[in-house]
Amino acid sequence: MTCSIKEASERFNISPYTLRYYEKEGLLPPICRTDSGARLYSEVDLEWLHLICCMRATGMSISYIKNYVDLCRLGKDTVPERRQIILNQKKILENEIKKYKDLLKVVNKKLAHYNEITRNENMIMNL
Amino acid sequence: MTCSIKEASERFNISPYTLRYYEKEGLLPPICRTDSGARLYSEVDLEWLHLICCMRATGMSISYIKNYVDLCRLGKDTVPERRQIILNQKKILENEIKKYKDLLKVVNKKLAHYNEITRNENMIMNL
DNA sequence: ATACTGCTTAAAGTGCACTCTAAGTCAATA
DNA sequence: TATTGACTTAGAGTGCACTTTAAGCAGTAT
Repeated sequence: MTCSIKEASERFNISPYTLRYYEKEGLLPPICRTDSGARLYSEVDLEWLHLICCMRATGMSISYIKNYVDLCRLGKDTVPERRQIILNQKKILENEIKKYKDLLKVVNKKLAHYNEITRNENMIMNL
Repeated sequence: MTCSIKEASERFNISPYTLRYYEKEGLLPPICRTDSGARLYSEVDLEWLHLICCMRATGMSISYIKNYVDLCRLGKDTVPERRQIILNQKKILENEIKKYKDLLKVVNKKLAHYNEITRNENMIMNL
């Protein structure tokens, strides 16, 4: 039910350095230790970590995630504010998808151009 | 048909600092100057700049774009390699879109959770 | 006993992409 | 003629998110 820093790092494909960094920055709660001081990640810790990874993947900054995590720790009074943050992040994600779709169009156009050049070259070579 | 650094910067929403930086890094060709040494961007320069902005927006690094731009300058022999770069970038974009769509699902789930909490709270308040 | 492995810490270092500073030139306006 | 504003340069500085280092401790293998 608990795992070492190495196991946690492998599960989420994050370096142990980064895991310690996230904890130091307050994105993760202080992790429990073995008698000899090594970190032991609980299931709950890993769920937090998963959430944090998702948030990072959406492009949220460390300090922005910290803010959200702090609100979570303050209890249910902060639900509306947290909901707003997630709502905002949803909008950001939707915009990113739109942006990337537009860029995909540019890329496809470029590609069509290269394909045409290549095709013409072949035509010449086939003469 | 030509424009100042300020106009170019406004057209692409990039700071003049960044424009000079791109030129110094070789993403843009050496830009022509007025008699007094101020840059004058031609239409062709602006087209390059547009391409570079698109590439940056897809997350390409400066050095990767530099590589592509260098290939372009080498002439048509590099078309296959350039085509491959664009093809690769297309794949990256498609993956990004997929990733963001998955993250959108996570966000929507979180949002549904918050909506439920809020709804329940209202029910209690309406008792 | 000793060496090895894997963890710990605080603090320094890295890489990227800008972003700004300082000192200077030039053209236009009061 | 003096000043203002926009430009120029080389080089230094910034902010972010790690990433590594150095020194040290605990547990295991030889």
